Amino acid sequence: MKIATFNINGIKARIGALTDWLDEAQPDVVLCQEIKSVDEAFPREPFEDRGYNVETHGQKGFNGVAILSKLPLEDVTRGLPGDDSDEQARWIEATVVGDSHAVRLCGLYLPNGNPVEFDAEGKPLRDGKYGYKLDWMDRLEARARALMAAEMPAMMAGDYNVIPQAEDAAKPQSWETDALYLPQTRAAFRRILNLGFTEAFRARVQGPGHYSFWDYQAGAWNRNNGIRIDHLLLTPQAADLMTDCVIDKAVRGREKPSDHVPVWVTLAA
DNA sequence: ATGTCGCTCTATGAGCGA
Repeated sequence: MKIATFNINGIKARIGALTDWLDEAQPDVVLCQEIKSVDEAFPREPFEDRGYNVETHGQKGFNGVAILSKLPLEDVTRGLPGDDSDEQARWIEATVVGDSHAVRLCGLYLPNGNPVEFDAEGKPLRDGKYGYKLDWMDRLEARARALMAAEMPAMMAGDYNVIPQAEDAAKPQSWETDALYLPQTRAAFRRILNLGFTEAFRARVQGPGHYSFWDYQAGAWNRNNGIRIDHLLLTPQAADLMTDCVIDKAVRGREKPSDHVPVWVTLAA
């Protein structure tokens, strides 16, 4: 079973690039972020024509997540638990059943968190957009604990907006005061990993120079000034099934690309 | 040093978010 995460940065602008990639890579499931569309306006036909079931959790203009799946999507839920007042569409879950295992899939678009406000001592304030990011990560940790307690194959995959380590950025020093790389951000990410999740890519590939996002600005792609912020976190029961994990870097060099590329795993499920 | 893109609004570009 081939499962991908892909921040597509606007579904209407990415239909061609996304269908081209689907036809070539043939994933069974794609967890999409930043669809930037309400559910009613999501263009389902190009994907249904290719045999994908489509479940969306959208909002107008910003954010929004979706799941495309050649397997039936069961028990679909929308929204990250823990704050009924949160109106941002950043979380969707569903279960797929393979030949040998059922897998719970969580697609997420973690808040960016910039700009960060700092106090007089240079400490980031748990306020504004950065506060929302850290609060959201606390809720993510709670959901992660519940998934771990279920002792089932499950994954939480998406655009985490977290650079885990210096080796995950071409120029780590330029991110030192950024919400994607602040110590508090990385610590919150580690707290989740330390519950027992396997970060799929790092279980397969070590060392620097592996990125999943290159900014549209300042020639970031041509200079390979990238960061690795799209991650797949697997429960032990899912990690036991993993046979591969790849960043589809070449997608960034094509016509009308997203600023992110797909990252996928294969599971013997 | 700077460099972009996608979206909404009611527009013919500005503002926002990333």
